[in-house]
Amino acid sequence: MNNREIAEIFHSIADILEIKAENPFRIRAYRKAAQVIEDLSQPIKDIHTNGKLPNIPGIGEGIAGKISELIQTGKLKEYETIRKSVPSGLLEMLNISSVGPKTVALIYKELGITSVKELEKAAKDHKLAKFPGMGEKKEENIIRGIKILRETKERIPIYEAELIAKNIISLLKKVPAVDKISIAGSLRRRRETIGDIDILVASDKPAEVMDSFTTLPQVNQILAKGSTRSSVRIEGGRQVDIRVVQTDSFGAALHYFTGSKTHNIRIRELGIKKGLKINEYGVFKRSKLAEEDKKIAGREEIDVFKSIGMPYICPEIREDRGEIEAGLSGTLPKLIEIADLRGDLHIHSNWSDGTNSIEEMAEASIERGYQYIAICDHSKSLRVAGGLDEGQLIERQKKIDKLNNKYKNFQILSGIELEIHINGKLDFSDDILETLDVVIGAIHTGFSQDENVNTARIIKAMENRNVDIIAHPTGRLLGKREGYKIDIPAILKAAGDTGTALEINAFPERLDLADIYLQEAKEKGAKFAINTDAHSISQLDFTKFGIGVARRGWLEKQDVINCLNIDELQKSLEKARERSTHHYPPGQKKTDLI
DNA sequence: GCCGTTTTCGGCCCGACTGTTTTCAGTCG
Repeated sequence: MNNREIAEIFHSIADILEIKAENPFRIRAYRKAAQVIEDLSQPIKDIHTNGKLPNIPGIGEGIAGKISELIQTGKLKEYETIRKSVPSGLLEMLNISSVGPKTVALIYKELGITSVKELEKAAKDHKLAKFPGMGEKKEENIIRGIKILRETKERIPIYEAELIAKNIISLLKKVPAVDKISIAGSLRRRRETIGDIDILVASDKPAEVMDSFTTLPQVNQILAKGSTRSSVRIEGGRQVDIRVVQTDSFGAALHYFTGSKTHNIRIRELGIKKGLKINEYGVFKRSKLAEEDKKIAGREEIDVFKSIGMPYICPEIREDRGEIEAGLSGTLPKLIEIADLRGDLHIHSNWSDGTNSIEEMAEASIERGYQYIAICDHSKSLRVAGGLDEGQLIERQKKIDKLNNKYKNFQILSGIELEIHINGKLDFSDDILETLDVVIGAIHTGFSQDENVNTARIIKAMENRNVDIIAHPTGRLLGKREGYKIDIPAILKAAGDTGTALEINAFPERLDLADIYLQEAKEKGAKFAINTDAHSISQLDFTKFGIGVARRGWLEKQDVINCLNIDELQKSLEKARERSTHHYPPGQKKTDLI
């Protein structure tokens, strides 16, 4: 049973307990545990085996016991019991907007409704309005909520969300009443996928802002409209929330509206201990008479942190994954920034499946301030992507040499995205690979091999001294395909041992390696390369999404090889090649197992 | 159910909007 499956069970338990109106804090504990498990970089069964479950914050004796039971028996008796007390259709109903646990409990108890479909019929037949707290509007909202539930994809890629947000912000910036405006929520934290889009505005004329917002051309439906908060649904079904505060509350509101929820709760708890109340309007010194609380901060976001004795914590790491503790102990990382990148080490050209020429990609990279790029076209066996054979590689080299003579202070590195075959063999011989500046090992075939095969094939490639980087290490496509089955901790360790860098592929639907693995990889000594995998000039701008992932993974400039200048990079690649060669003594290769 | 330089028991973040009420519960972020 893997992490996600276990997390889902705890989420379900929380849902069931909510319908049963159990202690809200107990419910919160289950949700917190589920979240923590989802964010783990290691398989929880390994942590269990090592007896380290109690070390995970948010997992206490009770839940640790339940995890044990799930791992050992594949089942949880208590879960089996309580799930029988509540039809599974009720849990699905919780996904309907405007329907919560109380509504679900009521309609189940009074009408015996156990599915979304039955609920829809009951609402249409006006069978709900007669109950206390229900009415015609509520019925309408339920019908609408069900329609939206069926039409809307749960989360969208960050790329798409950012386009929507930027578009709305550019329109709102033209509104005179808007003093300040910012993206907030998970988009500001640079999560890989986004649910709702959150926007914060500072204004002393909130009503004008709300009117402008709710009458934007892309708004399909107004879900709520108040004096400080409004929600709309736009074309395509996505929900956009806006919050308006006075300018002197903008910082506190930005902190609150950025989240994450668990981060906010932790910050506010720390505030309580210091006799402070922290909300979206500011930081307040608590007095005995509640109405006399004195505001001590709010204009700037950093002051929220300062008020509880902490330095600024960047949005990307506000996930309650240790940033609070690091803030208190003064050990926060200095996160990598986009300006730290000196080049892009994974770019395709029209020699394989890219749309632009090497020269065009180079010129566009110079414009972006890079010192170098590596052209890494596909290798010969990936015919569908126009993979290059040995002869074409020589031809391409001539072209690159010619261009390099032309540029000053910029260098095109000759590279390859090299197919790693199912048996771990590489697409080119070592003699050929020796001639290349950058070799990125990649898997594009044989996804369905079992975990041992895939793990061994990647590690075998890493052990080859000429392989510098592993492309999109897990092969996932967000919302479309899970990664291939691999032993991720083993891959991370091998990266540290062999000096082979792990790619953080910035392509919005890859974002692979994912943020949750980066800290562990770093602890194991791994280095990273943030690459766009661009197949055209415009895709060179995907860098920002890769940087977002790296920052969420707490990476610093020195962890990423393409922050090095060209001389340092070349030395570093050479050094890593030596490590690959010397790491495993002859006859002791792990991969001899296959 | 978790957690602890105020606590091993008694707390657990804080507020806005809607709909159905006539003061508030439910939902949501």
